Amino acid sequence: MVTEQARTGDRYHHGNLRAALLESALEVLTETGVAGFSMREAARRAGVSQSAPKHHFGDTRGLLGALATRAYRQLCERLEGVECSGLDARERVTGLAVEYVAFARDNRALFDLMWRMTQFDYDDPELAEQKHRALRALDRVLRGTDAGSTSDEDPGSVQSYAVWSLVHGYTSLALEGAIDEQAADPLASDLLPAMLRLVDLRPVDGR
Amino acid sequence: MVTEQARTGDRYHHGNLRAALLESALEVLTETGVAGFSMREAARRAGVSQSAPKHHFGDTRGLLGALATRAYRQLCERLEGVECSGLDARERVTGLAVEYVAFARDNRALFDLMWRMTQFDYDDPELAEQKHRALRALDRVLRGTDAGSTSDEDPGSVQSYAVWSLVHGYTSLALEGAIDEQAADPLASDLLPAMLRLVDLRPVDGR
DNA sequence: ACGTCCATCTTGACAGTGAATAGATCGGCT
DNA sequence: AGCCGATCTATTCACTGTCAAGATGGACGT
Repeated sequence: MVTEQARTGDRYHHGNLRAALLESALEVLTETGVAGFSMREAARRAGVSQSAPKHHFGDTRGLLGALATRAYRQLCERLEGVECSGLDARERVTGLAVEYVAFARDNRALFDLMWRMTQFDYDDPELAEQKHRALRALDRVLRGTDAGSTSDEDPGSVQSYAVWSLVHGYTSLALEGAIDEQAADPLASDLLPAMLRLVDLRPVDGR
Repeated sequence: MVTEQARTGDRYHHGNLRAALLESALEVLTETGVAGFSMREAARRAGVSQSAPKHHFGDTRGLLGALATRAYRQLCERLEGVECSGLDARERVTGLAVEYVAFARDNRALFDLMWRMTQFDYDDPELAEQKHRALRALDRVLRGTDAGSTSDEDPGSVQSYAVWSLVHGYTSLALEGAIDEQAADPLASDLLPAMLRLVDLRPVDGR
């Protein structure tokens, strides 16, 4: 019954430091962005010493990597929750795109971090697995299969990669201010659905 | 005739420090990536003191911003040099995509930096202008106009944004290792042309 | 020719960071 | 009861970005 006092008492052993650090680190990341992130600040907010994170995450890369991995999981869950029944392919893909963009806007710093882990020489197999999972979710929406069944057959069609690239590229460009600078919130415009209308979604011969 | 001795003599006044710093900074950036960049190291390699860059670039953001702006210019020049005469729209766009991807692969650290300047709160008008210039180059290739004439009429059609998003997204995903991990060099595969074949390039009514 | 001005560069200092080492604390297990 | 190992702290080091103050020397007017 040690796990009971998970509230941040001032005991020597925190009891739930790993989770608390992930929480405070996310807070710091959100406020300062990836560039200004500080592990010491995260530890400070969690109420522990500067080197406490070492035992749980190794170094800064480990801490950020854990945050990124969790973010991938959240994104995948949202993508897997996209409604498919009774919708045609274009509606399904548009729904997926909306979800993708919403995640990026609501978790901007996290979204930035997610696509920058290789730059930190962070290649966790768990993280790679989540990337695969995202691709499978995309495949499912394209095929229109109901949620749950994610058959691994032929993961990554040309259509999947095309849709992913288009949506991801648009999101990145919009967040970087390269698109439609007169619009207040490019992520909320109807440009993305219009672009998706240009893509041939039928499962063609190409692979 | 002061500008003559641009070689790195050990004079007090370097004579060409700005250019030399850009050079050494690019070197450091290429070796260590954005995360490990150090302005002191750049100054060290240029053979000047740690605070010499201050007068020319202000702070680190200024130095990186100057590098990013120069990179945008280089990318734009390559995009503007894409051959158009005697090719159909799909061939033209494929040529542009190849150029885009080649630039990203040959200047990986710079490419990373380019899309991370807003995160540094760096919003230089010159940089914004170069983004516009890239979009105009894209428009030109889509319309098939010969190089040189970049009429500003209707900049940024849905097709332009779609192609840009697709190519940029694919490049980013590939560099991050999210695509086709069994291929040695995803950027050299024929997946990108296959994806572009799915996009309707005809100037439609949509806007 | 000469003195002054000012852009340019150096020196020195300060606060903050990531990381490593050694040691303190304490829960759980035999 | 007592030890062991997981967990956390204290201290230190090298490094970074940034600032203030001063040194240097080329340019330019007189």
